Amino acid sequence: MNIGQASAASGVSAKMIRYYESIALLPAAGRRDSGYRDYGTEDVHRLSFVRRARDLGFSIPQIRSLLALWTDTDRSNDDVRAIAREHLAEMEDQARKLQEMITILTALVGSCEKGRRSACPIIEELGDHKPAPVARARATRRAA
Amino acid sequence: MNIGQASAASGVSAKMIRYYESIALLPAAGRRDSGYRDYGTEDVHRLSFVRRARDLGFSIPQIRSLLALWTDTDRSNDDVRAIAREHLAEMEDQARKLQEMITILTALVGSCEKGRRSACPIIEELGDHKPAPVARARATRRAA
DNA sequence: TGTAATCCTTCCCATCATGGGAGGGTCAAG
DNA sequence: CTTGACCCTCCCATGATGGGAAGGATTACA
Repeated sequence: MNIGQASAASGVSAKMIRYYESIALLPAAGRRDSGYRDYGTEDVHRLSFVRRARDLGFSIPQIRSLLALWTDTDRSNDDVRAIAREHLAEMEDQARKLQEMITILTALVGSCEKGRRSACPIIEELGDHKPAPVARARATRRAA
Repeated sequence: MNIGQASAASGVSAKMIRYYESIALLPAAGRRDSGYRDYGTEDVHRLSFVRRARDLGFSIPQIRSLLALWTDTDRSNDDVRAIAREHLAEMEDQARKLQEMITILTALVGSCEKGRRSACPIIEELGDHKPAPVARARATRRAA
């Protein structure tokens, strides 16, 4: 089938299919005499695999590993689990950071007085801190 | 002070300071005769503001709004709260999605048999689904 | 069969925030 | 005055994705 059909069948855009091929995430597709790429059910299978892995947030390098394990019939489940767990750890870390930011911002929003144009910690907090001890000596400036 | 000192004082890299200037997130810095950019404490203040906002995950457009509100003495706290809440909603949405993926992946890892090279749902799941109802009719292919 | 519509190809450009580096000018300390 | 650190402007790269142009292939329909 054509790249467009493979795209529809797998849910991966034609652009991305070509891109994945270009970075060797996927094997170069066969070509017809016309130069058109030609895909079979096996290819669609692989494409779907990639799409689902991306949906789960796996990075391209991780998907590369997963694909190798998938293709390799001698793969060990442990290897697969290891990659998945690695990704899981990353995601959990990301979730922790995100939650932290949510907590801070929620507190800021909560303590920013409604209506009145006065002390809003969102603004104060952002502006008033001096994060790094400045090493400024000669402020020989003429324009501000 | 020089861009390097402003960078050290604010925690924003010199590269980023120039970039922020180029996209007009920051006003163009004054120049000395040499062509060097020149910064004062006010500028460092603004830079720190930007950095902290970035640390909290605000996007550049959002920071642009916050900066305008910060600069504008007639700003209403409500405006600031609105932007913060908008960002908060985005972050919460992101956290939800992330948590969902974590749940799925955790389940998959849990049910992938240890050691034995057999049915590992991480692999099976990824490979066996047909996500999009294929619309292939005329598969006039010659090569598979 | 002719023609138009659709599809495919490659190549270039853009995104967003950030960094790296080259080539060349400036400044401060020795 | 030399030297090393700093700054300047450009250009390139990232990662994953999309847009679009120019041109060839295929298909659909009259």
